[in-house]
Amino acid sequence: MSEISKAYEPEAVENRWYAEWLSAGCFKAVADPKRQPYAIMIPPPNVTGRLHMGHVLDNTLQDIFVRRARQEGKAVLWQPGTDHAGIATQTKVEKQLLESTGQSKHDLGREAFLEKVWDFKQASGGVILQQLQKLGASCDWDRASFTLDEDYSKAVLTAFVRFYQRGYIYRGKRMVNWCPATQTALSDEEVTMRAQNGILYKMRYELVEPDGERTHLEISTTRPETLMGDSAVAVHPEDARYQHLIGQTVWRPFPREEIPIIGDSYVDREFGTGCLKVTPAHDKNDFEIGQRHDLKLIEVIGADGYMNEQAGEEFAGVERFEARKRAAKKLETMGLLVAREAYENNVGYSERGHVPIEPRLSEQWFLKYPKVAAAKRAVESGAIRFYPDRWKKTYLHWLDGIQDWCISRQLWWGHRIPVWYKKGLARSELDFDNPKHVHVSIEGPNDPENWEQESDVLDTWASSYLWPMANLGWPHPNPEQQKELDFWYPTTTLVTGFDIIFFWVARMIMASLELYGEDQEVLSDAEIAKRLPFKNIFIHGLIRDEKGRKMSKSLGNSPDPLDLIQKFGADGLRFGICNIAPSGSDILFSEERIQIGRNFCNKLWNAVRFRQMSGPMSDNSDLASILQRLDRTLFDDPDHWILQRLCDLTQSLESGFQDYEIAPLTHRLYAFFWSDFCDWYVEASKAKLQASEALRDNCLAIQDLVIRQFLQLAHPVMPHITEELWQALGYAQPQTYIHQALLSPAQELIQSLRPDASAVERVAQLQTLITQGRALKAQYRLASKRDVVVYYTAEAPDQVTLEHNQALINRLAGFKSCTALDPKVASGMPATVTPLATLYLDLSSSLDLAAESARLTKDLAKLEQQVSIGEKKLGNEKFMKSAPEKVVAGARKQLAEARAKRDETKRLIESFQQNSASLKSES
RNA sequence: GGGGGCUUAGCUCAGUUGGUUAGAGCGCAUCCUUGACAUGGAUGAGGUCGCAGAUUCGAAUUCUGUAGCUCCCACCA
Repeated sequence: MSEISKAYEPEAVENRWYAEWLSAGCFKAVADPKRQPYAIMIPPPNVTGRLHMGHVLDNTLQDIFVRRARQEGKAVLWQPGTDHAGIATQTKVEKQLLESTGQSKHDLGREAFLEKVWDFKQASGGVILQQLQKLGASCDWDRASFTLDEDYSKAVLTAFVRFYQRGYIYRGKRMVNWCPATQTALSDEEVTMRAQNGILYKMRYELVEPDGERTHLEISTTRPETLMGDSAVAVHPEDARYQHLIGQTVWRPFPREEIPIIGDSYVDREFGTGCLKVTPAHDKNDFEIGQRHDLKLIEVIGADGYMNEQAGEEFAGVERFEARKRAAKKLETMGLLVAREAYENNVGYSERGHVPIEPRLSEQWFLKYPKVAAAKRAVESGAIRFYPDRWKKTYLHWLDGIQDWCISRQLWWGHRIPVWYKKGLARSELDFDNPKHVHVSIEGPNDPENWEQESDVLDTWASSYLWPMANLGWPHPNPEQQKELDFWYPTTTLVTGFDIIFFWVARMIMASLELYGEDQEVLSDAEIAKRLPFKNIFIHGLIRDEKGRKMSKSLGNSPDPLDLIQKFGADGLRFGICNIAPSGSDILFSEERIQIGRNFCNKLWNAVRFRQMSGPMSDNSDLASILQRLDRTLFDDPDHWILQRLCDLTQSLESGFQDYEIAPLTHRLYAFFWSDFCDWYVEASKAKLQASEALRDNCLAIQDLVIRQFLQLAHPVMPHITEELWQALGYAQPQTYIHQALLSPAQELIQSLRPDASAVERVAQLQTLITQGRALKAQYRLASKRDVVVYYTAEAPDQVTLEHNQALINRLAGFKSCTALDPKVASGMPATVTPLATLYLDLSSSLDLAAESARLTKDLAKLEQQVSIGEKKLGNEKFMKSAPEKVVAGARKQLAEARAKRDETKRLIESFQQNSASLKSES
């Protein structure tokens, strides 16, 4: 703050301090057993990704938590890192390769292609971590880890092998979600259902043996292109209409073949005609029916989404949606198509490939989830807590119905599954229980030349589910890592969006419970508590645009956070995004809504600038020296009041952090600093600053104290500007930074400041009086005049208060003078009734008495209503009996005030009417 | 079909265990460039808290019913 600029310019300040923090090693995590541990593992962003608004929110929140923890003297670890993001990264590189050289990955071969991916990772990887630094994230960057790092990979393979050995992982031929675009299997979680406007085709399958009048069965389908794979028609076994046909056959139109009519209770009699075509190779439910009835599996769609030879010559090589049209057309020409009806149904889409998935039978690796019961128990018992609490239901509900997880991906970029097959044996001949056939280990077989490794890699989530423990050295920690594991594990808090509770959060919990520690079937609560990956889960909402739409590149509604940092400063952006983040629901983003952050920084900057201009700086080097500069005997009412407010703020932030109630955080900081401190206290100070030196110094000491505490409280949200001002005002000890100064707890602060409650009460009354005084002026277009003459009438004790605060009132309300006046003389002046006094505005010029009287009459009606409500309440015996004393006292006070105001207003109206009458008679 | 969540000022949202006259920011209107800040100051307009019942001395807050919106899970061709 060497040059005093009028507006805060964040860029230089932020870059300078961030660089200095880094070089001073401020974010280094040190496991210090004398301190309380605090650890957060960053949800690893995609290594080749770019920062988006979701990251900004997620990481700002984490940074707030860890910075606050440092101020509380805890030993903090914020572990950064990135995720290899299998499908996303691989497809990106494939696309680039195709565009630049026209080659596919198969042209290059596995090894050469992977080299390309590593090159890409090297080139673009880590950019996102640099972007996080721009945001001010205080991670221990030296620890940055990557899910494909050597050690991390070892952990991933160890997990696989242990799960395999314990019987949780198996290989099986199953119906899986197949993405024809990326040509890999996906887990159920990677498939999103989307409503589609499709067509329901009604068609007929001719009976081979006509049944009296009946010559055919009518069947509805949305997918006529699969009919070539039909191997039966199913009806409900108890359906009287068709029961007797079970066992007979119908003609599949093409390729023309007799297929059986079977009875299966899966069929819904109510739906359509109650007949279902069964395509076991291309539908999950049909597959199960096929299993039950030993039906033929006829695959007609290939892995690439194109029809194969089985579909018949006419269709082979045709893309699946084109084939749909052609199949319908063909049915039509054959006279078998009864109708096309518009139909809305849900279709599963590949999250990554953005195309409809194809249910497809294939050999895959599956994980039977371990420790499901313990994972539920952990959350039910409160060993792990969700904030907000309601997400625990979502979590528990998901665990109730989970099915085995398909963990293999037909990709190259990822952890290759550590399974080797003996060469020379056909896959179908393999006996997985025979170690001579199948080898499973981390290191691989001793005679690799005789083995062939599984070509699939693991789902990315089947590596990131070890994130907290693997980053700290699991499974084979060295002594240093062991110390850290003992200290920081389980980690304190996980901060993430609700969209990955299933993908990541739940899987981390289950994996940790199974793997962290010895193999154990059933876990005690104590054992659960030791194994958990984290104790608290803070769930925040997703960022959407101002219309509530998801942010996406194609919509162009996803702003670049770096542009926003440029515009508003990192601190401004952080403050702004927190300020609009409600607790746990979606966040509607717009630039307009985060301007508040930049404005607030500017306000803070200028308030401090004003402090520097107001008088000499004194010893600010620690709280004790500022306290020494205070002279309680010189305290006036606003002094007590602002100190009380400061204690209140400190207290409310304490409980906010305690309960993870961080949504109100920015509101509290903002209201305190802007309204209480700047609008009232600093304005009130201005008179004192020009009074005696003693008064001035005392006032400056209070300002220094308030600003100091405020900077500390605001620091987690706005780290850079608070550091800048902290140093500028001399709060820092040499070579130290703001986060190293311990935060004074509210209790301590209250004890050393002892704000006077009656003074606090008086200030509240004065504020009302001043506000009403200003309003009175505004009514007569005198708002900005500062030389208005005002009189007051008040009860004796209130009069004392008014006299004491004369200068304050005049300055804040813009009065030239405000003096006591005989009520009789005052009559005829416009007035306003406040709890402390009635104010009269001296208008030397003419005045619209009728208008004034009308205004007061409106007030009177309101007051009458208040009085009657109060009287009714206090006259109610039951209320007097059952309401707490505090509430009754409050009601009494309120009624008394309302009565007084009412009577005063009545009196004023009468005097106006008299005056107006006398004026009329004069004229 | 199952389970969440939401409905309060023009907009986005607060409103802690029921208890003084329901708040904030933005927007809007009027006034003000006074020696921290126009990224500012002052004042004001604007709400029967989705609807209907119930409990209570007292309900935005609790309960029941109901309407609308929204998200997640499952999914019938």
